[in-house]
Amino acid sequence: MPELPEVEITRRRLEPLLVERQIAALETSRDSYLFLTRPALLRRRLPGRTVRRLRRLGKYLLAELDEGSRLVIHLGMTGQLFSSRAASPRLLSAAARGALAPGQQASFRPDGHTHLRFRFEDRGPEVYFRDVRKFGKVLLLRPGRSHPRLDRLGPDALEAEGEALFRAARKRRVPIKALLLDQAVLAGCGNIYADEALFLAGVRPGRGAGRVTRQECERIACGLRQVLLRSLSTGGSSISDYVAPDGSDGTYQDERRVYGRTGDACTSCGARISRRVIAQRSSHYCPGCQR
DNA sequence: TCTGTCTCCTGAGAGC
DNA sequence: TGCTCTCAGGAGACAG
Repeated sequence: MPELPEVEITRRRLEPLLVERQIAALETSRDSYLFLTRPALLRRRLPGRTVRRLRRLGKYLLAELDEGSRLVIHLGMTGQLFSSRAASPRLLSAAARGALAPGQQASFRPDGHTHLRFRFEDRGPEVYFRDVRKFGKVLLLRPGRSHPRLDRLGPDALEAEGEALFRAARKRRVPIKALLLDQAVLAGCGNIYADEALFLAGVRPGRGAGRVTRQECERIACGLRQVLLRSLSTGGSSISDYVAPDGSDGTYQDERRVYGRTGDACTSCGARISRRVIAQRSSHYCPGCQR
């Protein structure tokens, strides 16, 4: 599932595929939950526009267009933004993967889960947005306009600071894990990296936020920056659907210390990794290392 | 204001 | 083999 590192890698690798290219045509799927701007309006407004810049705000990607409007995309859980030249089994359903002959390249063809298809005037590679579970979001902002979803975002998780986290946590009774997932507190932090950061900090995810000390907040912020930077340098976590725009996988999933490792031995103390549901998310921790 | 629950969605995997 | 059920989760809406 795409969190800050995966979205940032998507931004970096999508930039050369989008910036300074004029959109010739846009195809969309039918209107659905993921379109905050009606697809018909997108099809009308986007052709003829040139993307000037691609930015990231938390887990949102913002394509800034030449006349000042901005196309906003959130990848949700299963969103994929990629080049028509990308080839990856992750871009295929399990059935299609199973039908591949040994050694056959898994090239992609737009399917029922492809919600945006950008064609460009230069007739070069197209860009697709695919999202199986439709938890992603697509929104077109007019020049000068913003949206409450963007306005409420807190500081970027890559710049997490212990003192700010401590101030946000004070007097709060929610579990510290739930606070880390709050995008108004840290934009870009998601389930995987919250679990990993709490492990590095030695703090249990279920601890009440208001009971986490200033020193522990410093350790959590430091741990979060550390896991995010490490994930960025390894291409992100390719768990389930995530794939980079060029079709490549990340490898951070091989370095996880707790997330998704329920029952495995802790790499530090050997205790069995535990799992419990906090804020409707699976939370993983080491009962030996985290207090 | 804060907190917890529900809701949206669909493929994968387990169990029968 | 095929059917049914459960699970995964980002984030807004809503109720208490």
